[in-house]
Amino acid sequence: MVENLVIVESPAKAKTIEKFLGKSFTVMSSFGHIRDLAKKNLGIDIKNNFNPDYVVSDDKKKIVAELKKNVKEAKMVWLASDEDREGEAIAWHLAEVLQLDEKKTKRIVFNEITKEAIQNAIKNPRNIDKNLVDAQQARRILDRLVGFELSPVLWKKVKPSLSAGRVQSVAVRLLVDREREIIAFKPSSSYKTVAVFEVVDNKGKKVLLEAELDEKFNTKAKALEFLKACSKAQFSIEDVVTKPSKRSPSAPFTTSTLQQEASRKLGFSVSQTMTIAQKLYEAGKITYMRTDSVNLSETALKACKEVINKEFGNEYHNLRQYKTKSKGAQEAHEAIRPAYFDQETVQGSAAEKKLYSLIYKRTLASQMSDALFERTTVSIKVEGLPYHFVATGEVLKFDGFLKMYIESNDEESESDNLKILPPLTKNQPLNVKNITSTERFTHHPPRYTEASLVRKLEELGIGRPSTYAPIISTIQQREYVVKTDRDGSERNFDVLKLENKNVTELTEKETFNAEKAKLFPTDIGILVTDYLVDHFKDIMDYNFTANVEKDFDEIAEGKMLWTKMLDAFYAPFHKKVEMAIATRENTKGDRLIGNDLVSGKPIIARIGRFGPMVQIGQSDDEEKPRYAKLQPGQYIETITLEQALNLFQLPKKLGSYENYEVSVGIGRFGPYILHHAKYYSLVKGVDDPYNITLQRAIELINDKREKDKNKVINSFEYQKSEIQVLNGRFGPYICYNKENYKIPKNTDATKLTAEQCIDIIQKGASTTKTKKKRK
DNA sequence: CAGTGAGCGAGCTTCCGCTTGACTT
Repeated sequence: MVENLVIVESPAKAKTIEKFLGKSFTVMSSFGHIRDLAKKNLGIDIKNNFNPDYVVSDDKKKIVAELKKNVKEAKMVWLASDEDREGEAIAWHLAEVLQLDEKKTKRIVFNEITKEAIQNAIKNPRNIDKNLVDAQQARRILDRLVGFELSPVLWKKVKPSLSAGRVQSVAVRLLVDREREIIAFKPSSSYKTVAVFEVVDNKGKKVLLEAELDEKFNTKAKALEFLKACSKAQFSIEDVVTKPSKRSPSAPFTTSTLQQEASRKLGFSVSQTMTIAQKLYEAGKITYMRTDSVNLSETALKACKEVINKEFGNEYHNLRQYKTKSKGAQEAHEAIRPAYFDQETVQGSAAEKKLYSLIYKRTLASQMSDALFERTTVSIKVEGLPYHFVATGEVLKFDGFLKMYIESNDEESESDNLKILPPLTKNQPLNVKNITSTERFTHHPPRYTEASLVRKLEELGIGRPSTYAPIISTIQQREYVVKTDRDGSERNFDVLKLENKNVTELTEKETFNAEKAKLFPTDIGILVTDYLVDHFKDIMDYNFTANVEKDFDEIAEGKMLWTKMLDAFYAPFHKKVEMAIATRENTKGDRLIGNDLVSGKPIIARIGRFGPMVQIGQSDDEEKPRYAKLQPGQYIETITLEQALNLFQLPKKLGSYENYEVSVGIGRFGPYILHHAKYYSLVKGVDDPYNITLQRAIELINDKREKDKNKVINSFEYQKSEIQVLNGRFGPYICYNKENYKIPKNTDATKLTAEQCIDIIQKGASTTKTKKKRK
């Protein structure tokens, strides 16, 4: 017999809460939402006041049945879903589906999982807030309308199976807009000048003092002129200013800040972070990991204080209450923090340990004192010239929270590390050792990483903690975006150096624009974004979500009817959808680049069946058009005539070897040499497919043959075909009729007989087959 | 795996947010 049935969203939460409540309480979990709009035919009756057709999802049928059974027996049902829009809706759906009797149902909320908070909640029940539920319904229905009306437009106009939505389309737009800024960016250079002086410190030892000029010269001539003037100049200290400065700790983690910090400090992807955090949560090590709140419970604040006082002393503790800065935060939970502060480390995988430690340190640091510095700025006069050199040094006076945690930055700072300056006095003359003027280039705005895109989305109030990771993977799955590295290019820069009254000039090399694990929009991503911005400007607006959120808030406050809001949105929106479908236009991104020098035919870049490509001539010409695929890094939008013509140079013949033709081309897996029906990969970063010689190609062929010799362990003839025992990446395997088979463990592959191989082939499932099935 | 890019047409694709497993490799 169940006396009191409490229903929460998460099973891990249910387990914890059950401990806090007496035996008369049974706690179950709904596993999030239990029903959703029907998937067929929109799931909304638009003409009938947007009447939603809700269906219990297949994977929730079992849990709903179990809940029903327990509800029947219970004297009182407590709906304890989260205290936000979605949580309120979950409570309402539960009440509807379980047909709860109003007299036997209470709605309770708590945003921290402590005994006190829960008992308090039980003492203060309320009813379901229907206005808040309506706000959720409006949100849900609007998202369905946008997603299920826009996506089919793309299927018709661009390509099947594409998708669009309030959140994902704007996320892609952020990347596309940034990419355009990068394309338009023209780097400029200026000369940064640094002087090294020799100073005697208080022990009589010679030390070096580095100072930067307060002026950057935009031409080499000006920098040279300055250095020459310096060769005759006197230097002296003009001023020494010492000021105290401080740094404060950051707020405890939310989902988004945890994702950013784990990405920067531990190199985790956004989804990796969430999977690891989920494990820690389920093991009871940390509080809930999908939250937008920076709030810590009273119990947590007290525990932090105790640990800090004990470990470091009172002077290191500083009680801080943080306030959220993000738009649309709903704060149904606490910040992400350790469940117990006496555990500095946890058992588990290396990744779990690292992430836990990050959370532990960040939480404690957030309750610690400011770090105090003394910042000294020294200004150095150049006699007779209107410029100054400036040196800054910092001395740490009190480490405070830095004892625990140092937050990282996206931008690597060049000269921000702590420097201690030697003692210096005003008017003190200085000996210059050397002065260097180095050419520095401006950088394009940075491309987004997964984590920095999440930060931007949060800033715009787009998406929720539970959806950041899925958004990132959706836009990659749809191939609007790829996460990849890119090799930089090389460039020269000038270094001018004055030493011993002599100016020398040097040219040095640097790589620039190299990228690591960055998000790049694809041609499809660019095309779809342009199309949507053209036809659905308001939905693609960065403020669209923020604007509809205002309406949802009004609905939640009972000031607006949800059906009215949807009406006002849908009528003009649907008109645009119909117009978009009705207009005939070119949406394959066709771009005329120029004309072929030989045939005079037009060269067009466009999206083809297999992705972005260029073609010479039209398909209705007498002669078939020639096609070539774009290379990584090339865009329909920016490819030049020269680059396009270059693509048509391949495949080309290099000559012959052993009486067979040798040719070079670029395939799906990069540049290759083709010889006697066999392919040989070019070496990345060494060989250039456009300029490779026959001699080098032959070298590659022979290299590969040498390698392959070691690949074959044994081979047998079987049913007019060959069974091969091969050495692969993951150890030995059997290959027969182009299919691969696993060799059982603890088998010596070199001693396998033909009979044993046949046996394995007949019994064992081919690994190549399963792969194909998955696709 | 190292090519492909025509055209027709049936049947399918798709959203955002709230939760975990149940599946592979």
